[in-house]
Formats: sequence, C-alpha cells, structure tokens
Amino acid sequence: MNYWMVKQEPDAYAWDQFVRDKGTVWTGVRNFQARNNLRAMKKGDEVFYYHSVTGKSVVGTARVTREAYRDPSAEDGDWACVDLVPRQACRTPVTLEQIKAEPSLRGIALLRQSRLSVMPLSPAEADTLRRLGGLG
DNA sequence: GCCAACGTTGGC
DNA sequence: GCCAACGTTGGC
Repeated sequence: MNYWMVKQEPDAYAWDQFVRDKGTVWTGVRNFQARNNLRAMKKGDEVFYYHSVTGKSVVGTARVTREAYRDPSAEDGDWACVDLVPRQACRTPVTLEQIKAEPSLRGIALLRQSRLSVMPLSPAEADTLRRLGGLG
C-alpha cells in the first residue's frame, strides 16, 4: 500500500464536490513528475487531498479505484489520469501551518516541492497526517 | 497584488 | 547543450 497527496484549488474542484460526486477522474495533470507519480499509483492506495491557495490544508483522504490510463482531456502528449473515490473527511483539516510546524513532516514533498501537484508520502508521513487530521 | 520557485520554450 | 525569457503555481 502506497501513500500519496494530490493538490487541488478548491475553486477548481473542492473536496465537498468530490464527496458529492462520490469520486472523480483525476485529469489535467501536465507535469512529467506528477504524471509519473500517477502512474505509480496502485488500486487501493490512499491519497490525501490538499486544498491549495484557498484553505491550504489537507481536508480528507481518497482511494485509488482505477490505475493510470490515458487522460481523455489531453489533446496531445502522453498524459495519464486515475480514478479516485472519497474515503474519509478530516475531522479537523491539517493546515499548512501545522504541517510546517510538525518535525516529522519536515521532509514532506509538499514543503520541498511546492509546485508538484501529485506526490508520494512515506508511511510515517501518512500516519502523522492521519493523526493530525483526526482520521481513524 | 506581489513575488519566488521552477518548469517549459526557443534562439543561438 | 546552454541559457534567457516567459508562463504558471502557490504562499504570503
């Protein structure tokens, strides 16, 4: 089981909408490193959902239900998407401020590569986020 | 609104 | 292959 984080501006596609939709196809990634991370996702992996720009916090988790396939929204180029379904909303969102203040999250990709929209998490990082977010 | 970081593009 | 210019992301 692998752990990941995806970033999305809530103005573009908010967690609440994701929950109402009961899942979505994670399209639109146009960065090679992020795409490669999408391709490394396995069915059943846990994905933390981060609201960038507005909110700046981890708001919930999702599960990968279909592994990478061709992004139908890509006009050209070799891009990928996965299917995600909501798993659990954070009891309390984990703010960027909290993440920065947490010593065990010092190495998290969110802080090290601020522009990467799909990134891996270590099991320990996932564990800390679950704890801070009040996820069972 | 500003700006730093950083990925991409294109001229050479 | 290098690097300047440019566009985008995302925190502040």
